[in-house]
Amino acid sequence: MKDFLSPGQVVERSGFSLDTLRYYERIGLLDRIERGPGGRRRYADEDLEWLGVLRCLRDTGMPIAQMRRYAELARAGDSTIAERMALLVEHDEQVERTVADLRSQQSHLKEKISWYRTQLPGPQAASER
Amino acid sequence: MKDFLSPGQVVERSGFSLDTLRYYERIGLLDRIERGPGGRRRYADEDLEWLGVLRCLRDTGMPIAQMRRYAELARAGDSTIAERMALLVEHDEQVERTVADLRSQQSHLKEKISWYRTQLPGPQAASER
DNA sequence: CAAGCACCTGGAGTCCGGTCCAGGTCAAGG
DNA sequence: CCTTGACCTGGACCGGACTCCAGGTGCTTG
Repeated sequence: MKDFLSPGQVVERSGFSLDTLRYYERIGLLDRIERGPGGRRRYADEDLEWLGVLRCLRDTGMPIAQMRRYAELARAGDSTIAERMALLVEHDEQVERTVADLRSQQSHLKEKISWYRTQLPGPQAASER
Repeated sequence: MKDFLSPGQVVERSGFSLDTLRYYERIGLLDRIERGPGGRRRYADEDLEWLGVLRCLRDTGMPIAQMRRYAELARAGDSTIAERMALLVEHDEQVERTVADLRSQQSHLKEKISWYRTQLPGPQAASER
């Protein structure tokens, strides 16, 4: 007893828009989704799972080209496990760098903020901007 | 004895491209830069400092529209200090959310990676992708 | 003096990641 | 029977942030 999901349900559960779902399918991020009678898409549970993976990759800033590569590897079967892992590991490192960078710039930001804070209480003018 | 910087020097020290510098000036992120004889730009030290601020904001993901708002406030003088600070504080919170989000998705990523790791040593096939 | 180089301008083009639209189909409900 | 709502397609369009280009100017260096 397979239970399929309608496009609308997938929108709800995946958080991707209908257009984005179709777009991802077109560009090969999703396998061609099965169709019911009438040509409407019926998503399987695995599709939804895969969408979860895509969300994770997307939200950590992986460019679509790389996601496509990953999808391709995934389609290619178990022989590509090592490569897929390598890809994710590299991406994880990328995320790490991104976060470090953000943190480092954020510290400047905070400095700036505390400088502003010193300028506030007394309405005395200062020169820096 | 003012020392000015040539566009090339600013490229080096700011890390922004020549085109980007001109672009930022056009759209009002930089004050109109002073010109030397022959019409070439001469950047002052304060310009470079300001570019540092822009870099910080840009690298923490602030959209250009918001940077422009900040630049405008900065141009408007000391009366806008409170507002500028508020803007930065809000942005800082935004950065915080971004980092939290990245971290949270990154944890899924790491799970995925360790799952792959279990699949590697023995070349036994499995089903998930 | 000629060539090279750094720089100038206005405007067009690029890339990314979607989003929107017009026009059509189908199933179910009033 | 007719409408409504969810869905379909191919293709055009968008916003953001640059980046590139053609054609021109002007110091400076061999």
